Amino acid sequence: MNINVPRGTEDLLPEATKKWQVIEDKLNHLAQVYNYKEIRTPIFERTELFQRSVGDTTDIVQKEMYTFEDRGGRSLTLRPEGTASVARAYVQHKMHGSPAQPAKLYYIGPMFRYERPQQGRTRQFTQFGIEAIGSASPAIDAEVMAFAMDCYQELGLKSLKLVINSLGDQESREAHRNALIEHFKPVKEDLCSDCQNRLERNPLRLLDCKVDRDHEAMQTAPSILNYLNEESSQYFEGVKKHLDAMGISYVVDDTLVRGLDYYTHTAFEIMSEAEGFGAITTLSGGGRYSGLIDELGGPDISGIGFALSIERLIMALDAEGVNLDKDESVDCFVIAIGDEAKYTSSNVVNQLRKSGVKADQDYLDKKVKGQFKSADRVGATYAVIIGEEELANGVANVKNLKTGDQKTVETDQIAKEIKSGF
RNA sequence: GCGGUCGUGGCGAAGUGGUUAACGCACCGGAUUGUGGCUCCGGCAUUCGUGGGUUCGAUUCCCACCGAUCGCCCCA
Repeated sequence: MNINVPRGTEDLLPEATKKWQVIEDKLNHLAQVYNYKEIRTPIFERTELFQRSVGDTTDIVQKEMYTFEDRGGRSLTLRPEGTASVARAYVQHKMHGSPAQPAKLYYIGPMFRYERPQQGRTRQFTQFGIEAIGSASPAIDAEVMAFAMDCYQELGLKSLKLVINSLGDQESREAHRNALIEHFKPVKEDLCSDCQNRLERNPLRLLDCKVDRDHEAMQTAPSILNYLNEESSQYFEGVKKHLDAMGISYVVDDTLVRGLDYYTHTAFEIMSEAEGFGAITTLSGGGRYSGLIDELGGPDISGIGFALSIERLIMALDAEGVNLDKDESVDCFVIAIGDEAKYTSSNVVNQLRKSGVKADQDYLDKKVKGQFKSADRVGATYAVIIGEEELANGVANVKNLKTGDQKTVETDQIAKEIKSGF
């Protein structure tokens, strides 16, 4: 019986990891450009952290967490998202006291949710995310969205849509929620069973139901945007003005809802509009949260962040045919003929590497022809051939495999010769 | 958690209730004992996801499980 990866997880083989490395390099670079600093937090946290931050009634907490007890009887949970941990670290290390305000942080790493796997949704997935904590300026909301869009645009994606909405503050949300319930109650019997359940639990979700989308009550449903109080409304206008000023296009969708409890005011998602992208079109999402930092014992300040899934980013790259191949070919392959030459070969390879030449040799006791094939396979530009005759004279043949040119040089001059690029 | 489809070598992919499980790619060896990419020749699945059942006999039929995939829910 073979042992395979656990359901919903995957191995990334070298063919895949080279793509990831390109992406991670780009994201790390962007973070520097936007002046965000990396933070690394544990992969598991006290279960209570997520219950209090993500929200006790959310799907994530209710049925998707990988929760276990450690040997000391503590309840721990593999993190399902990144914001809670960052907020916890911010409070624990009293970062609100640091001179760098707002705190601009980013993270990258695996997250875990126990769900039914399908395309773009696995049980372990990788998020890159940022958090800006300690500023309630619309300008930084816009900065976060600009950053989010850049993550995709810098990698060459084109078919993107930035969708924004405002969920308002606590007061606005409550007013809207009540209006929704009042609106749909009279037609409750017409709605699908899911929607009947949502009506009390989370009436906002009714608005993007696929089954009931044509019901007349949908067209006339109250919009959150009509229930924003003065402060919430002004904040949203401010965000849009900053986006306009930066030349970032967006669409307002008053049905955009986010699944985590801590969101207030700004909410946004980036979707792919590429052909054949499948059912899941959301590439990333984020928004402003207030109440989270003080819930965890910090000051009463708010923050904004977003997270993107690298797996979905790669899906989008594939869908748009963007190629991220990086060159992993070696510079030089050393070919040894005869047992004695193998020692010299090891030495030559070692010397080449120390002088910065990407070099490799045969470890399968192949014959000359096979070694040349290996050289081709690893993309070598040069082959160094060492046989008994060369050995006796302290030289080696250096051959340019692209041009076929070959010359004989002293063994200690090989690196120099290759670097000269003949 | 619910529903549809699928599961043959490293990869792609035929096939049938009965003793050779096609073919292509890749890989290995040889033609060419020390110079590659072409060509030719040869090799490469005691086995058809796993476990049961039906049968004289199952890769092929039935059941269960596992996994993949697509969709619902939800989300990144």
